[in-house]
Amino acid sequence: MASIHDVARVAGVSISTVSYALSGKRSIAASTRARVLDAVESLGYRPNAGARMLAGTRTNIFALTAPFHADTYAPAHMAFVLAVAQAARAHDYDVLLLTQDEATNGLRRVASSRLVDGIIVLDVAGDDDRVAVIRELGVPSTFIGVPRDAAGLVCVDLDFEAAAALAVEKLAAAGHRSIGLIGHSPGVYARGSNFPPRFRDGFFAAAAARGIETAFAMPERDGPSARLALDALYRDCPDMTAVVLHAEETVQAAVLDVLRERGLRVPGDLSVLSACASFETDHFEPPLDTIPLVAADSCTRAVDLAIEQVGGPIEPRIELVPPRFYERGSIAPPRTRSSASPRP
Amino acid sequence: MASIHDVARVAGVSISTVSYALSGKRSIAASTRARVLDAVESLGYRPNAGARMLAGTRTNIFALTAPFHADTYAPAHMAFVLAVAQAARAHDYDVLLLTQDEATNGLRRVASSRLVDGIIVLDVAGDDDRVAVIRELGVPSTFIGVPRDAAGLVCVDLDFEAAAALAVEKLAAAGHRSIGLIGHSPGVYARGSNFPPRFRDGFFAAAAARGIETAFAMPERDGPSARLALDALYRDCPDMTAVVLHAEETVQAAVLDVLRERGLRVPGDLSVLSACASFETDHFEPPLDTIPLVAADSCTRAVDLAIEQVGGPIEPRIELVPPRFYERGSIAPPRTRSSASPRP
DNA sequence: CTGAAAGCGCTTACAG
DNA sequence: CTGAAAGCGCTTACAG
Repeated sequence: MASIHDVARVAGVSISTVSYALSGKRSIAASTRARVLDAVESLGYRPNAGARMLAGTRTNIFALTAPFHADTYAPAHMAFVLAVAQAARAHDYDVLLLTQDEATNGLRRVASSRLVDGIIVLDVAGDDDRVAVIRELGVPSTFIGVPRDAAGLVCVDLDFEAAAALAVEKLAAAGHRSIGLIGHSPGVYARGSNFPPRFRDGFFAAAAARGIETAFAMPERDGPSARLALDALYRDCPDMTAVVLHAEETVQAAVLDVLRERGLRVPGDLSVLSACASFETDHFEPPLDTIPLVAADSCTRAVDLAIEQVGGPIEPRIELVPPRFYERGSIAPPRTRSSASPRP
Repeated sequence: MASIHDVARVAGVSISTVSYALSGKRSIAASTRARVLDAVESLGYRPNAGARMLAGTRTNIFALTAPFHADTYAPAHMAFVLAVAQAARAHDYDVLLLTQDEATNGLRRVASSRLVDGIIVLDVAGDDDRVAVIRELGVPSTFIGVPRDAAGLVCVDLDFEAAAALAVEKLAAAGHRSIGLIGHSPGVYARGSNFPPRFRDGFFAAAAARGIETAFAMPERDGPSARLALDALYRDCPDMTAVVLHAEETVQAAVLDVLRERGLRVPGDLSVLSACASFETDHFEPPLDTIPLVAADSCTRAVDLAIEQVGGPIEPRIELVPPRFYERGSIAPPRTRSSASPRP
């Protein structure tokens, strides 16, 4: 394996010139640089990673702590892991994957051995063990999600309150005055991360501000629960003309199945808006208007902030990514009472 | 951050003694070792990763190349990634995650910069770009899955032929003489990896050897296709008394839904065996007997073989992991004709 | 059982 | 614009 000395010899320069020619950290005569690059090319030279880590100030590796729990939704988890890896590569960083077991010890290990320059924290729980460790280590870190106590931390997340408000706004603009919300399972609100309550509260606040009637249900992940949830919404809001789905893919699909079974057309009989989903909603029948949770948005920003921190400390913050709306045709003005088709 | 010199000073020994006390590579007086460990503890010393990589012979990092395609099934993908990470940690190895974009360039980069000691290859396609790169790099690598041309490679995979034979054997032992197979979508057999054909061929061979009648269907991933597939099996095998599900979770669930709708009980009216699933089958209603694809089995062995290769070249091989059978109560003897309930 | 020292392959002040 | 050299923090022969 060729070393920097080999390149220097072939190019007829010193090793410092080779280093600078490759890093661009000082100006090099064009002809010299060309000779160096030729030598690099012909020798197939790649700087040794260990030597760079030791001599330089950074390792160009981020740790990604992505614990996987029993109730982790794999496709969303995957999307975030991939988005982080991709964003990191755009800054010439590699990603070291840390998993469940060893969650906190792994962080200690890779940070204090200086194997990584920083840490990206995924699947942040309200009360997360990793918060204390990261505070203690004082290593550049970005949380994707917001722990209960975020003092001193750098966090990035979708603005769930704004997403909920946007959902209400879009439906209100179409004329809806009575909107149901199908959320996650009760367990998710009890423990879990804090985004489901943030969305729920944002929804109620935005609806209240417009004098819109609301109902709320928290089905489990199975089809029968989705069916019951819809019944509960219609019971609480007999005039409901729109529903917001802030739930997992299986539940969203199940709700559409139930509507189809009952002969309720979307958006003719009911407008439906999917909110904060990290999956595509245009495979549904019908495709759903959506305010998605875009993994790439949060992850790109999180990596940017980690890179900034590698350069030096930055102000702690909670940075909220603004939501976006995509129209797919599942929202229409509500039927007037007279023309409404009877509900089963 | 404490260095090995600090530890040596505090313990009153030389740095080589510290190094050997920690690595155990030469014998150290018990009292000396104790002083060293005390110093390490009190200073919170962790060897610098870059320095170890540069001075030592290995980096203790494996690259994990896990491309994610449009039709990747996230839960299975996730299970394999986690199983590799866990197996690696058991050998004190970390995992560097390489994703889709940059699949082959990433391998070149991390291998020739000596950032990793070896490569674990996931989601192996029949005709996989990474094969040529890895041959060229000559770096310790294990494939989880078997490419078409595996010459010179170390591969680990479930023994799909044996799994299919075991499925037939279990059903034959219960008295079944006519068995349907619901496989993956036609596209998967056309391109994709080679395990679906391996399972299919193993199934036909085992059935033929026992004079068992067979039928085969390849539904797409949606519910309606699953329904049609079942119809096709009954059309081809009117006396079918058992079905093997070698398909994704959604399809397996859909088949059970269809059976329930039609009033066909499992295993009373039809025995069902799930084969090579990387998800739990005991959440199904009813829970299914299963010959699972256990990610940990293949991944543990794959990592073991990678570790071996770091020590020096080993014989190329395709190592097939034997299947296991778990009973959940979804197989029973077939109804005799007279007592059979009529099919809808 | 232990130590002094070379060397891994870079980066980056220091010097000109 | 370029070079000679120190130094990053380890591991591991070499020596005793």
